[in-house]
Amino acid sequence: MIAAKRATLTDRQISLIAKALADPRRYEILQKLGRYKDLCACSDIKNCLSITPATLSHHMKELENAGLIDVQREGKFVNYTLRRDVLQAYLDRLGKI
Amino acid sequence: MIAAKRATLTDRQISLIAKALADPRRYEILQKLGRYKDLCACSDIKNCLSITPATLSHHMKELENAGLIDVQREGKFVNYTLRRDVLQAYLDRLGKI
DNA sequence: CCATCAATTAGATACTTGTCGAAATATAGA
DNA sequence: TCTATATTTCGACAAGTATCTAATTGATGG
Repeated sequence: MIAAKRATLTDRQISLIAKALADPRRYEILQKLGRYKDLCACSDIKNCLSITPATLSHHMKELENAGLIDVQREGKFVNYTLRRDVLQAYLDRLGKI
Repeated sequence: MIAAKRATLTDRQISLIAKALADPRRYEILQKLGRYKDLCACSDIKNCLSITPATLSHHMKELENAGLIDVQREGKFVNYTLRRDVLQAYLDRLGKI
């Protein structure tokens, strides 16, 4: 199962998501993922962001760790998918403030 | 004028807001402000957060700088108000991803 | 098996920032 | 004016992190 309709977030996850969103580069990455209907190739992101592979890898791990993206491995390639349900759960939570 | 119905955010402000929200302490402060119908006294926050005045002052400045709160000075006291319109504008923006 | 390419990891560096104590500023009251 | 109280500013320090290069792992094709 890739994306549940409703995501429930722990306080810890809230914090991880907030931190993940706080970096402009990651925000940019998320925006790009959002423009894809489905999955998005790692190299695709790398090509449009002028960033070293190492730094990109670091950011993608942060996003994955926050639960904001899903990671699919295909041989030596990696694809990402935005977890809209998680993002929405975060927004819902902030909206309750 | 205290709070416009609609706030428009620059990319810079988006970034400032995201960073402001990324600190757990500030998140807590915003939650507290949210529970107040109107304004909230600085000392009130200080009392329920076990934080030094210096650190609190720093955080409130970050929140103000991000546009998330309004600051009203009354003599030697300071009161804060949550800018729900700005927070909402931020959420709207993230929702568009 | 070897070479190549994608992605990750390790290690180093520089910058940011959360925090505090101490000093400064500002206001109110006696 | 003197004092007490609220808040801010300053200076310093520790922790976290974004970034890079270089080395490594893992998969594919010849």
